[in-house]
Amino acid sequence: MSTGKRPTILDVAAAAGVSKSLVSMVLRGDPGPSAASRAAVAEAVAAIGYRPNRAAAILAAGRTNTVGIAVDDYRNLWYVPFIRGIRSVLGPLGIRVATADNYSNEHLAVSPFDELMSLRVDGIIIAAELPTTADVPADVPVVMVGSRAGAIPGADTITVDDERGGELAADHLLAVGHLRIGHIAGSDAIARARRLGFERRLRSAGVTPVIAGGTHVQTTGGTPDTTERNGFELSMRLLAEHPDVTAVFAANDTMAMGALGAAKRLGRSVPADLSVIGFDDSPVAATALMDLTTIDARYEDLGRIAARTVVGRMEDRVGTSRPPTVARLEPRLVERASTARLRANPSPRGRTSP
Amino acid sequence: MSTGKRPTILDVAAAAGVSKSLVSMVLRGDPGPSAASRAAVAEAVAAIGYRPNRAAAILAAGRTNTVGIAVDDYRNLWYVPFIRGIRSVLGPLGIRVATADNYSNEHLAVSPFDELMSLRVDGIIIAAELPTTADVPADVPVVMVGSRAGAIPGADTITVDDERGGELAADHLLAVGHLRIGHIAGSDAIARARRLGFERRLRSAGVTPVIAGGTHVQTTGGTPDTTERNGFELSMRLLAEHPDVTAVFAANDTMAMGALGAAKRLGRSVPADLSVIGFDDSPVAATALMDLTTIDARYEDLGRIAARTVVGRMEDRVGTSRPPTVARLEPRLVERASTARLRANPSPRGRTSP
DNA sequence: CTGAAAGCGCTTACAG
DNA sequence: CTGAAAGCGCTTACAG
Repeated sequence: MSTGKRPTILDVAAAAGVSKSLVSMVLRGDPGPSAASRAAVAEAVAAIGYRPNRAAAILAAGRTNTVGIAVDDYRNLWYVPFIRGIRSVLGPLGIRVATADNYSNEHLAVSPFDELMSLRVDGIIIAAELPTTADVPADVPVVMVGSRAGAIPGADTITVDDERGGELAADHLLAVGHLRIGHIAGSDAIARARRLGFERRLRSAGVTPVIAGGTHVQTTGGTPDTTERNGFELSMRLLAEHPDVTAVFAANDTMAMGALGAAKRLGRSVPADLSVIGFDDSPVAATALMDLTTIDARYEDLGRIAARTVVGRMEDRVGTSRPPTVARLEPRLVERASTARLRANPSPRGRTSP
Repeated sequence: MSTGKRPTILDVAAAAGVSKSLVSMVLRGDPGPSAASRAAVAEAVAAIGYRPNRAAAILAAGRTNTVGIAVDDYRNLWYVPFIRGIRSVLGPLGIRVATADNYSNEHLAVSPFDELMSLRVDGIIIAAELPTTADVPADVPVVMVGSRAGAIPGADTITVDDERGGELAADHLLAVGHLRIGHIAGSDAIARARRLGFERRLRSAGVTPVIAGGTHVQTTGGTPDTTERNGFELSMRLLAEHPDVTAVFAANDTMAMGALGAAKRLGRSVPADLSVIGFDDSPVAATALMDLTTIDARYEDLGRIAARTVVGRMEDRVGTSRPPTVARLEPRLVERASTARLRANPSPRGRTSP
């Protein structure tokens, strides 16, 4: 398969009739070389099919021009807008993005940080639950994202106020007249914060919510319980045990999808027989099928700010360490069709059959 | 931020009181070194916080032990089982996976292949529409996945029989009695193959389907039209213009989600007033909310076979080139609740209001 | 197992 | 702009 040796920068230089140094400058986008030189190099690159060897460039330069993102599980839909936000900042700067998740390297028993540090990224954005704060690298700028528990000493933090989001959800359901309210809970730190704000607000309005889930013992690397499947099962149980519940708040949109499935399964139409509110405003929430009222967790903004912050740190000269910054974004209510004003006389068993 | 120089293999050797060569052997998992040596090295690594420099290792070894996957757009849900299949094979072999998509490097104007080749991957699995077959690297084993148009000379190909899948969808709808049938089409090669099999089978049963969509001029890098949004809009139009249609086949599960949303919006309950069948058996299809009858496109198997094939090629000695292999998997019908037997006298306007 | 050595393909000053 | 040179941190034989 291999056709001998691959062309190197030396071959390009020979083909273009210029020096190796010039080729390197042109390839790195250095403003020095003349237009004629650029053209000659570009032509030679195309002619001999040269592809730069990133490994060599990284080794020689001592940096990668790459920001690493440590995520829990790629499949979480909120990573889509989050990473879009990051890229919108890093892209124009010519900085690459490398992601590492817990999931992808299970077999290698390697943490996302080991992975990222072996890649020699120049900065890290952590958007994951930390099993332990111990192995977070100290010799690279680290930005923490999300209302996670353990603050990393010296790290900048960008969070969304998840408790506040829980309050917004409670306020909305109260505002449209609901009094029998359920919550489909999750066990991770974010889900707990959302629940906390939600319960607090309801209680101060004299309403005691019915809670399902969120009782997982929090073990390192444990299976996440904020899934569609779990949202479905918890909702089925909650609605069976408490058929008088008229509104449900799910810890995230994924669980809300499960709640909508449960409503459908039970013949309760949404929002007529049951209001459902989620959290995240993930891409699925806006679909016609879900049309989900939810709390916008500002993921794209979160990504943008995290990227700007980590770039700022990367540009810092060694020694000029500023104190850690903390930013906290306000979540927002996004009203769609899955919540509605409580009807005067609800028919808990739902649909009146023809 | 940086605490001087990072430890290298030399520091590990010094700390462990062994030679640099021994450290390298231990780190690479060479079976040579004694258990005592291994322990000493492991201890030294932990003590000084050593992290291997992948760039240096790659440069020196001349290979990466990595397989690259070129994908269209990460957000396609079928990549989840597909990559899971690939990892199930590559993981135990200690081979890494690197993905590159069209989307992530738009700003750098770099193709997934350039990206992957600059990373010096040892093999490539292509699971994307090819803008052009021209820039596919020739000096690395390439495996094509999916019923894409242009075969790459010399490349192994693993496909799912998409036309056959279209036939299965048609057979199912005919078997449960539908005669007025719509299709929500896409424009890419896969979607066209599915439509082809579907239409052929219906026509040979004397049924002429109503088609919506699939008319995009196929431009390189054009926006994909197999989206939820497009599935919704095409379905709204189709069902408005042809209210007598009782069953709809969507080119994939994502478009089917849009079709389900349209049915909901129009007050047609599924499957009582409208049957919907998708294609892919992506993770969403199994949710209670969608409960979608679909065609299993065997993505996990596809990933497994593609991985085995590319590994086989990577192990080939230069010169012993075997002829290209072609594998074709059979899709399977997965029956869920979104399709049902046509009722004797359907009420096209759906729900009887209370 | 050790130790000395070459080399992977770049980047980075540096003198001209 | 050129050209010669050092060096990034590993891997890979190779003689002992």
